Amino acid sequence: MDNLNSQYDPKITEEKIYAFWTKKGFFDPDKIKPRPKKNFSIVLPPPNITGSLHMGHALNSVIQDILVRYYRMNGYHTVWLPGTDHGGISAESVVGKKLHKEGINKFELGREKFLEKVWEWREEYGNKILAQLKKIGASCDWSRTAFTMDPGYIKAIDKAFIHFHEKGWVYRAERVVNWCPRCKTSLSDLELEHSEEKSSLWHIKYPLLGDEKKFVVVATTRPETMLGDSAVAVNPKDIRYKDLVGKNLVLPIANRVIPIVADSLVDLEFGTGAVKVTPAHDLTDAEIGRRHNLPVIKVINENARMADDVAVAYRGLKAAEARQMIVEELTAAGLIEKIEPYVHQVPKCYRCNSTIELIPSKQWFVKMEDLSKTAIKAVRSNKVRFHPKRWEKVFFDWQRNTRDWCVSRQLWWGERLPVWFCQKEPDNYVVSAREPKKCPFCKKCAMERSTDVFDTWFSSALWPFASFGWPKAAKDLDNFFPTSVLSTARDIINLWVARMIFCSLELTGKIPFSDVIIHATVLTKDGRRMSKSLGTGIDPLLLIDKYGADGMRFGLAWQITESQDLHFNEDNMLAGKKFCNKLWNASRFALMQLQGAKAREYSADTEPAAAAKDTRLILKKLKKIEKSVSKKIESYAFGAAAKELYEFFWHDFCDIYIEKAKVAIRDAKSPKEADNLRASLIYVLANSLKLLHPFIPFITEEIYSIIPVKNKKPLIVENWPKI
RNA sequence: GGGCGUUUAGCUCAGUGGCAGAGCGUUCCGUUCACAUCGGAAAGGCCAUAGGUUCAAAUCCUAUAACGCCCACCA
Repeated sequence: MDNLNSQYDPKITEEKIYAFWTKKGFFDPDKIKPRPKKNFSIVLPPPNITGSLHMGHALNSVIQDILVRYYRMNGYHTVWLPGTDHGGISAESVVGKKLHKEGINKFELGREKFLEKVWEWREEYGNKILAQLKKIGASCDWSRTAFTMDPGYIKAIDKAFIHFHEKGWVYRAERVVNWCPRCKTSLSDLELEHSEEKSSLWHIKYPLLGDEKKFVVVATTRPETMLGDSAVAVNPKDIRYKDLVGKNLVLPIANRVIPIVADSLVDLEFGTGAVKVTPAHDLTDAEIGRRHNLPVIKVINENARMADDVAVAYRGLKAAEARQMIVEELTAAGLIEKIEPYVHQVPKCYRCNSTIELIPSKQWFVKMEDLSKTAIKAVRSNKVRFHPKRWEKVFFDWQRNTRDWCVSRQLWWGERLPVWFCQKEPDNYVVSAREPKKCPFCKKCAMERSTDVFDTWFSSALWPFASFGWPKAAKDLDNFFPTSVLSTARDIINLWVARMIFCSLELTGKIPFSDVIIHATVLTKDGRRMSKSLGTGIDPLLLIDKYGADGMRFGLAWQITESQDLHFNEDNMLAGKKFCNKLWNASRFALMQLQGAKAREYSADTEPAAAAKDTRLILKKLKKIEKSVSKKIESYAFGAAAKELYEFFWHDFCDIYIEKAKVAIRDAKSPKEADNLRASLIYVLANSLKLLHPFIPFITEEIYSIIPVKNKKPLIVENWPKI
């Protein structure tokens, strides 16, 4: 009789079922006949090739898979496109470190050879996360897997840049940028992390020119940058300094004469109200410098050491060393008024954690004014909706006063800017996807392509359409773009989501997706961020090993709420596993009730004509949750949907109905009555399996394949209950 | 400095105007059985604090506190 073993083994079943789905091609919408009319598409936020799976990915994959399976069962032409990101700076840094361990220096190796090594890395580890996602049960269409350095994709990158250039939004300028002295590249503001550091606030006396017994005292956290000061600024409203504005000071040590200027950017309350202006190494100072036409004196170089422009004694010193010498020298000269302890936020590179230097550097920028407006408009008009809605605010706040986007990086790994320089007159350039045949400037030289590459986020900003083939006209683009939903983490709302919105609108004229789900961050039980480097990370594969993919999925799914954080607790996975066990055994029981009856198939589409009160009740409840689970999935309330299903199946169905049916079948007065009860059991079970499938796809598929249901298809492509 | 979030049972969390809930843990009872990964029962909560609105507040409003996160050109 018993077609189901008394023990369910997720390891064996999950592997078998995933292979079955793959072999049948159910993930590929083109293989599903007849072709459904409505489309539903999701692009997987492409993990970068140095990453490996963590609980955040697991959570996000579960969310996306629930949606994709739900819409697939609802008859949508459904695709979930997977892929990876080349991960510019992080890949370069990881491969660099690996080579370093092998005793190979990246710069000695040279660009070409280094890139070969990165490609090797990608071959070996680049699809690691994608392979891991299969274990979770992600129903991605692997035949459409994309990569942000695919030959077609890089055409999209060039095309986008050229488009922005033609719009007049691209410019090249020497600006103060965030510079990582270890990665040797510029970084955008969004690529910084801040950490609090204890430091000092040095109050330094700058003598007044002509009357050197008088001083203006400035407060600074970085005395070494005084070598690059080109003014002292005060607030125009500050009566303390009213008479001094326009007069000059003698900059100690450097012995230069610098003016006192008035600028409203200066805060009256902070320090002494007088600020040293170093246009080369501070953004506010750069702004003040522009307004007052002050010279930019670069005193710190790309290696975070003192530059060649400073006095010989300091040249080549680390900033900290120079600071110490300068403070000593000032102290000896009696020019330090006081030193206060001070705590401030120091910017760090988000990849290598080095302290960022602000230095002037020639970079490429995209003007953000119009693009930001476009993005804001799309969200304000509800064409793009955030879930939960409060994340709109994070988006708006940034977009309202964003600075121009520095898109160039001094890395090797990535698409090089489609910019060609004249070798004779290196300030002249042409923007073109192809190498110009003839230099339009000197008419002679072979033009040289820029050695800068694009910011990784410039390429990932094109993901929802470039992954479907843009800029080429492609069938997939027509079918699946704009996509339906994007599910991602909150920390990349501006880094990534916003940029996809404006790039998409500008380049394709369409929104990239209509709904953005910002999911919770997975924290440890005691509220720390899960991270491998902190040793707080938990590998989802370990949990799959313990609880099965279904158990882990259910455990995650029913914790999904709109609240901000998700304190990870393994008990939930245990609950998930137990639920699967319950499902398994209830199904075994249902099959046992068919014993002794004539073998036949039962309908999962038509409600049995129910006489008994208990049956009517369970059917009514089933109808109710079919509606509410659908509604909850469509509104992304996955946790509530999972809980409702749990409650229904375990309590209404198992604890109550099954117990009553057990007796009723045994005591049935006629074969017809018994058959009706059996039909009801199978009907409720089959429809429960459908409702549960998006959450726990493996075990539901396995059970569904065994129970005697009329006209059934594999559950993954079965029809969702009609509501 | 600005913003956001959280605060409910021992633990992890649901619950947005109508008798305080779940999972795990704890205690007691139960293995003539679908499932001990189970069933039945029980204990356990001034819903952070203080005011307010309301017939009625965990839920709405105001303030406060603790914790967490994000943003920021106070050098």
